Amino acid sequence: MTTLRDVARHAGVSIGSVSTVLNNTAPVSPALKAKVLKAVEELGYVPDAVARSLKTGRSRTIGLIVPDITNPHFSAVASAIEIACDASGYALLLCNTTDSPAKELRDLHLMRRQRVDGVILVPSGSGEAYVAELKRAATMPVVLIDRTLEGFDADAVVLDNRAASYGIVDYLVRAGHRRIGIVAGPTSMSIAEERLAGYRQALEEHAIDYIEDLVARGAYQPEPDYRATASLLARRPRPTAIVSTSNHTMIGVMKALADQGFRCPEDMSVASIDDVVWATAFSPKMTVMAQPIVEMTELAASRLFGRLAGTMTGPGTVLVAQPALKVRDSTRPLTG
Amino acid sequence: MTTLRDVARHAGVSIGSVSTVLNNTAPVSPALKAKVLKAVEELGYVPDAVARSLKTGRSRTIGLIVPDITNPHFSAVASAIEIACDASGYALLLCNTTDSPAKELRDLHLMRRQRVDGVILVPSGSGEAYVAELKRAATMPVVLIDRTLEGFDADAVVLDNRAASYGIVDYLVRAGHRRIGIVAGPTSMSIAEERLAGYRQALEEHAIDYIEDLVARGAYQPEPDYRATASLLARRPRPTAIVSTSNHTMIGVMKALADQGFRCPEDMSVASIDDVVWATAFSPKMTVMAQPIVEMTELAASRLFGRLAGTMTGPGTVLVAQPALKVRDSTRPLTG
DNA sequence: AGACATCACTGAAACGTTTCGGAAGGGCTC
DNA sequence: GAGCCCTTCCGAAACGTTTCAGTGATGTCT
Repeated sequence: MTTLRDVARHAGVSIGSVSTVLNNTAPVSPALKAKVLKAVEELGYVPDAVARSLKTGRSRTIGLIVPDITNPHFSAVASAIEIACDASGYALLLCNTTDSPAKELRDLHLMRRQRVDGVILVPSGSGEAYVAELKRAATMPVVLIDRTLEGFDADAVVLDNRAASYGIVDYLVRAGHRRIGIVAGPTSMSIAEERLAGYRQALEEHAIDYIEDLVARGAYQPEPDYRATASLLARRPRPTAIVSTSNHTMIGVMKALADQGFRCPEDMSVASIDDVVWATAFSPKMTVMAQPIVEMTELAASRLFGRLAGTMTGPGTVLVAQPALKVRDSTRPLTG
Repeated sequence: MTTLRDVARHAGVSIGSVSTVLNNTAPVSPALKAKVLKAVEELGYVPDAVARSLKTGRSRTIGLIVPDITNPHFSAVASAIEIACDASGYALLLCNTTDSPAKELRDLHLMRRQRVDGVILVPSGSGEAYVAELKRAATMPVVLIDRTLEGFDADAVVLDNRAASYGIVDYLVRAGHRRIGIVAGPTSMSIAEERLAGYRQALEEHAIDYIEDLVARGAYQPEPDYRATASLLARRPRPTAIVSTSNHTMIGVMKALADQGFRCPEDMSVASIDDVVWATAFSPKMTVMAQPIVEMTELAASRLFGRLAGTMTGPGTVLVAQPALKVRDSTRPLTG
């Protein structure tokens, strides 16, 4: 590995001079610059970011912690973050928590050891103890995506979850549906509760009874949500529409429908939160409430970079993004 | 930030002793150990991986460079790599090339600057100049996934691409199909050519003419592959089956079919390389040739870690994984 | 009891940068 | 031509670790 010292020697100048021309941190004579650049070229010198980080105290690296990179929602986040990092000259450290708060804490410690300048976090835990631990571990600037955390002061970019499910239910009711089931997320997740609240609110505003029986609890994962859907299909009278509250849920719902011989939308209307590429590839094309996930992520990234640059200070603020309904073929009007 | 020095002072021992305790790199008295651990606990000390890396010359970080993290195939790779890293105490640096060889080279330089110990690479370029540049940039151990590179000596884990498409075509022919179209990848990609070769070989072995007209070129992306499919559907006589050569292609194919009013499998049989969660969620459930992507990735990771540990030496070897056919509902026998 | 290993720990050098006080030299003012 | 200010470059300290030669103290063997 060739170092600054090698370059300096080869160019016949001091180490400090090489550093200043490489970072152009001070005016230098054209002659010096030429000599140094030539030496760099000839030796194929590549700066050592590790040494640089040690000296400067900043690593020009940020961390991204997501629950499941395999979920298209989060891989979209990762993609957008990577683009932002590339544009700002940052490197990106990725961690996948598999929805485990314990792993998330471990990851946060890893980030801390690695001296990342900041992290983008999609938290997967909840509760006071968890937040307390998070606070201890997160010594660097953090911006949250998707979920906020009670008692944790940080910037956050979230969806208007209530509006998302509200919008779906409102649409379904206007289309004539009265018995509307929902496959909700676990009670431990704030977004699941918000989405359920939106469902409930829409029913109320349309003067439709909220029926406990029509709420099935899933886990935002295909298998559990498949089972949740099955239980929903067993209700009598059967719902005429089902709202799915995530893209993974959508998979479980559609599988359950198909396996039990229900046609969509003829026998059952389905609408889901989350839009994905494959939502329009198959039959039926899914009616969805799309999250502006890329925009949300870009916002989060610029937020974080603002913090790092010091142009953004003060307590964390939360940005709420609005979802957009895309009516396609998986829902149909109910007549009579 | 509390340092080793702080801990040493607080415990009343030398810096070196703290280091040896923390890394237990030499036997120490229980008393010393206790004192140090206590001080660490009280100060909430977290080791600085940056300084450690500088001193040791290894960063305990590996890089992952993929063409598109948004593609479920690559997000599965990322997930598996992350698990392997976690298990081995490595951090993971992620880069997304968006299929651009230029970006890939930039990423490789980033990795080099960051002093990653090794990288897992899914190369997106081809050609002599590209390989030459790659060689200059890749000074650390590299293991390739999905694609090998002519003239680039590295470990690699690849699919038996020929067998994948061969298997699909063979199955279709045995089911009675004779006019089988294919949406292939770009000619610049070796895997695309291999998959096409498997298609061709299967036809030959069944004594079916290879017809240029039935080969449409896509780009392993939904939009271009949608158009490629459309062109295929315009052929006369029309093919009775289409083989899709990637999961993104599958999306394009199914969209095109739906948009033009073709039912699958009644009007057209479709089978694709790549299995994905949503392949069984909708109608029809897709017949696919599944890649053992997680196993392949695990193999690649252990390969890399073996190189890093020095337990694996010598020239690179390439492992070839076998795909598995999963017959589902998107293909049907052709009678008469 | 003296010589000598063994053991536990200390102290300082080194990793490759950045940064800053300071030296050398040139040009300007008076 | 003396003094001064810029401009340009040099040299060394420092960042937080690891590592290793070295120092005492303790135990062992003859």
